[in-house]
Amino acid sequence: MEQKQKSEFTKQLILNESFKLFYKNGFKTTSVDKIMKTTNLTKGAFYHHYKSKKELGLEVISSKIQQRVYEGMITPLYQDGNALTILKVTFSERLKSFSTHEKQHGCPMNNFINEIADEEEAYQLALKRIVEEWKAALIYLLERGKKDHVINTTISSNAVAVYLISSFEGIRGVRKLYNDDSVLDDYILGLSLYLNQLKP
Amino acid sequence: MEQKQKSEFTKQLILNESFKLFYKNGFKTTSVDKIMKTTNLTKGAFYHHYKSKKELGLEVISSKIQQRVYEGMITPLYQDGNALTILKVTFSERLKSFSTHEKQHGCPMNNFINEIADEEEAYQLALKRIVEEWKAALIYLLERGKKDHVINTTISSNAVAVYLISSFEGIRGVRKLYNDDSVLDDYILGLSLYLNQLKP
DNA sequence: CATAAAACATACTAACTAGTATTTTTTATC
DNA sequence: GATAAAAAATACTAGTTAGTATGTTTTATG
Repeated sequence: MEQKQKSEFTKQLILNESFKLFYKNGFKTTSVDKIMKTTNLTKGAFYHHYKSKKELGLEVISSKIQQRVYEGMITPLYQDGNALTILKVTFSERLKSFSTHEKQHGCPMNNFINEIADEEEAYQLALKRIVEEWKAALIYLLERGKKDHVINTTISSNAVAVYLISSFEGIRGVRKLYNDDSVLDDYILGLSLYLNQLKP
Repeated sequence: MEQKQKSEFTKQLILNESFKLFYKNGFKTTSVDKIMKTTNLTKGAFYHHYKSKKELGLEVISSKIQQRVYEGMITPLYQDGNALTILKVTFSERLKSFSTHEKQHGCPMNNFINEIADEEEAYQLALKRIVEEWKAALIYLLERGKKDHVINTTISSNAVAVYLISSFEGIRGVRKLYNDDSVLDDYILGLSLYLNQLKP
């Protein structure tokens, strides 16, 4: 294989496998050895491509995790249509679409936030960047909804955005405690009640 | 000191110090050695009182963490008065009362949930027990509010309880990403908007 | 095809991990 | 004060950790 391609392939391989392991077993308790075992490569390869485990962690956040949140929760907010409907559908459909694995292990971003955001400023900033973009997308949609007269103009888009993000990340954690989806159904009901309040 | 008292004192000392360390640095990355260093005791003492680190973890959850949630979020719900006011005050005052340390490190229960609930069923159950009691208290208060004609009888108490818990646990995580309280103020605004929806 | 550099492998370090086995110290009871 | 039991200390194991130093193999370029 060509050198540049080979290098890129290996970096991506490490990134993908480490994301999976971080998600399943946590960041701090997933060792570089374990990661490299799943890639069928060795430690030498790892430290050739990444200068430290911390650097890998930051790259997992800024690429893999950001991608996930974008695709699942941000991009859908920029589509055309009734703002309120988009909100309802995006949040509830996302929850319903999760696999058993994803229900069991919660939100990768939320896991990172709760495990290491308070340990290193670099992690904090990388994660904050994603949340801020999510928040911005929500505020954009809410403001558009106000212009389109489907959302009450007196409500604070900022406050609603923060509340929506909080509840979504929260339920991903709470779901870990249960072995069935009833708690997700309860959440969706509670959410739709909230969204109805936003009407003019 | 009397033997029984001494034993109890040591157990509590280990419990208290380990709770602090788990809260600050996480469960999995806090070693028994580190805990015993802060107690000025040795490993021999630890394994005399606890059969494993897992047993300690479970006891931290079922005593220290449960206590915290009870005092801060459950007991206040059983007081007399307007149900809606009690909800508003309990949730927002609790958030405002947190120290810098508590804002930085989030909710101890939520940290445990996101770090280890998906690893061992025993942890899952211990944590679920607390959440269920919190949920039950919320449902009790909401139902009382309905009887007192301050809460809309058509809403699902169950759904509202789940949504409130989710958003509260969520914001404790999100706050970790910020270095100021504006995101908490946003949350409180978003929450009050939600609670207003509950009126008849 | 020689040379250099990039990609990866091997072998190591020093510190840390949960847990155990054994001994010493403290307290209770006769 | 002798004896037993509980409380705690000491010393250890076997495994794991992030990271390094130094090799070998693969690819690119003259």
